[in-house]
Amino acid sequence: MDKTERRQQILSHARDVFAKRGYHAAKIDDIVAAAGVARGTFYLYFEDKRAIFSEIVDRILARIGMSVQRVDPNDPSRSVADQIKENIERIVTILLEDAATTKIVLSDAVGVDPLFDRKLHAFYDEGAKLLETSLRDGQALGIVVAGDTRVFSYLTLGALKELLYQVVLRGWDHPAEQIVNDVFAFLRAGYLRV
Amino acid sequence: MDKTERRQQILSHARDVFAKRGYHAAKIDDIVAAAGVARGTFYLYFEDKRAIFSEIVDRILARIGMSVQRVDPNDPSRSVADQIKENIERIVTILLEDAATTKIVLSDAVGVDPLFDRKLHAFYDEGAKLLETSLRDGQALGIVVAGDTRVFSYLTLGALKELLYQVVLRGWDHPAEQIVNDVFAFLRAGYLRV
DNA sequence: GACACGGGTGACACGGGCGTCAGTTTGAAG
DNA sequence: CTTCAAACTGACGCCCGTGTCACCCGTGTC
Repeated sequence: MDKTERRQQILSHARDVFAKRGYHAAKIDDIVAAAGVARGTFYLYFEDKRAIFSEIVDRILARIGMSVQRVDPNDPSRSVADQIKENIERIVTILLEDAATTKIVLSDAVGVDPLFDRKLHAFYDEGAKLLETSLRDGQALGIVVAGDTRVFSYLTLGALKELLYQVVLRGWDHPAEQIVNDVFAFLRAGYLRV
Repeated sequence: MDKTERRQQILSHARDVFAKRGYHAAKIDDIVAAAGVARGTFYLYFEDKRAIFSEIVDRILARIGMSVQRVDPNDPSRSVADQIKENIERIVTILLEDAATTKIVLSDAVGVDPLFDRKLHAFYDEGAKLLETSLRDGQALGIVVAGDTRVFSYLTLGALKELLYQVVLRGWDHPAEQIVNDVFAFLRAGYLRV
């Protein structure tokens, strides 16, 4: 087995252990046992527990970051609505296809330590900012109602996160396509008619 | 200082320490130092770290649980809209008036240990179920659009949680009243007009 | 002044998890 | 078959935080 392979093997078992036990309860011994290597081998490939955890989180954040496309209102081939839907869809797809990592990001990664929190917040803020800008563009075009775009952005991300949390961590059986449609419909019109 | 007072004193300093450092990074030594008592004294009042943490969380969950009122569509004095708004308002008020505890519930309490997670989830589910039932009643009355009430319920709670998270943990300066209005407006009509 | 007792103290022993490193295995090259 | 480096191993020592317990102190009682 070459170095890259071994590294990957440890990484993926570590991901499973973190997902199962949570960051703090996951011991190095659990990870090496799962991966079927000795304690010392782990330290040949990773600095420490934090480092491997960080790598797992960084990877998925990078994938998500890559996948989000800026909405272009002048694109003749795809409507704004479709572009928004596609963005939601891409995020949902990535997260649902690797449930273990999603569980880690959505629940274990928060509160691990202050430095880590800042990293997560920075990523989150980046996403929120991007969404916010899109929303402001949308307001100029009259497809987003007047109001605080920052609030809109948080409301959207919060709602989406919650659905994903329920699906991935609570075992709620709700298909990806449905999630996308539900969120989109909610953004369009809410549900209250009072 | 009598026993109740001392207990309360340790409790409130513990709350501050947990809020500042997070559950795992908070050491008993930090708590007793903050409270100005000796290590042994702590154990005269609390079983262990888990117990005091649990008490802090239980208290605020109980307060929130008490504050939520079932929506009565036949109440002549208050409209359904007002009743919903009042519920959101009560929750927001409780959480914002004790920011330290809110931070604990919103970020530290998850992933402490499996038993604790189950407790939090149970509370959350209770709230979600209550909201869901109200929404179904609302559908019968024609004030909630047709659709999956469970989804509506999660979307709502997720959106609300996210705003509170931003205010309490990220220091976002957004008044309570504004939060209530924003969430309510969102539930009513979303923001997208595509 | 002696005694009792409830509350408070903090040094200490213990355990659990981490990271290391001296030693072993593997397999490629000569 | 021998040699050597790279990969791997796991027992060990160390540290840190926990919970305990033998002791102390202040107050009320006789």
